Amino acid sequence: MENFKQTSQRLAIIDYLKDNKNHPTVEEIFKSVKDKNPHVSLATVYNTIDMLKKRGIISELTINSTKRRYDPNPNYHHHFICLSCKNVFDIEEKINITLSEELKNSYKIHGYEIDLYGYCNNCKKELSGID
Amino acid sequence: MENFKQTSQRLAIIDYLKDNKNHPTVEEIFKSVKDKNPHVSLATVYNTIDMLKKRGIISELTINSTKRRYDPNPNYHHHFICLSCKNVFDIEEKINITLSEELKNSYKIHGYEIDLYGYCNNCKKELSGID
DNA sequence: TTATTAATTTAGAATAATTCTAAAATGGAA
DNA sequence: TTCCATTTTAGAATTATTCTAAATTAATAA
Repeated sequence: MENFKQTSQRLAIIDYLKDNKNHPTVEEIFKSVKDKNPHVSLATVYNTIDMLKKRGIISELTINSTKRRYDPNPNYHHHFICLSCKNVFDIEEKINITLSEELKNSYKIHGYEIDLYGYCNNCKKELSGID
Repeated sequence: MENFKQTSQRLAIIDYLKDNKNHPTVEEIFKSVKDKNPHVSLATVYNTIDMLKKRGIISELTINSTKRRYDPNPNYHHHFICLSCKNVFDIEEKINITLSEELKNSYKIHGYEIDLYGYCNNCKKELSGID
């Protein structure tokens, strides 16, 4: 894939995403970028996200089903989702899985992604009130 | 939670979902159910899905980001997603994971869900043409 | 069986996220 | 600088989902 034009809009979006651990939605990206550069349109945010996704610079999370969230963390990683506060945390540690021979024969497995569910440290203490 | 009224619409939807391994979308459910019972509305499909979800009878997949897919498989299981045909297969086998002490200390982990990615048996042979 | 009623269904409107469109603007090569 | 392919833009279009309020109906009790 060729190089891309360095427009101020794209640089602002990339800057916002850099090292961002919040798995922002498109709306969040748009809002934040617009604050600094009011001349940015929502369509451009969508376009840029698309471009970054195609280049593998960010990836789309499949955790929330109503809004897409994006993850600029380039390291292979998993996620922990807190059942209480719904926050999503990156898990960069390698997690080994044990696959049976049968499974390995049935599918050509290239990779895996693990979503851990539970309660984060912040929410642990409030555990009693959870329904 | 109380019992629910057994309406013909609900029974048709439940019947369609029973043993369904296709992880259907709302649209697919609606279409199929409408064929047999033209007096069913989309809103009812949404309502019923919601009810079944709340009761834990079906679960919502977080694999596709544009349409929600539903899974009536009551057994705890993982998924295999074929990168070529995009089909989603249920993996009922238990997959063990190894979590570090540090991770176990940072989070109270209740469960996990694994998405395996790769190529299914059908698509394996066509592997060369994949981009 | 019949009457009652709370729950459910319905069509269509409303909302929300995303994609499309076509005209205007612009980065970067020549 | 000029040029032009790429990008941006505002707003319209599309799509999935939720809401609304009136009509229907399953299940209960008389």
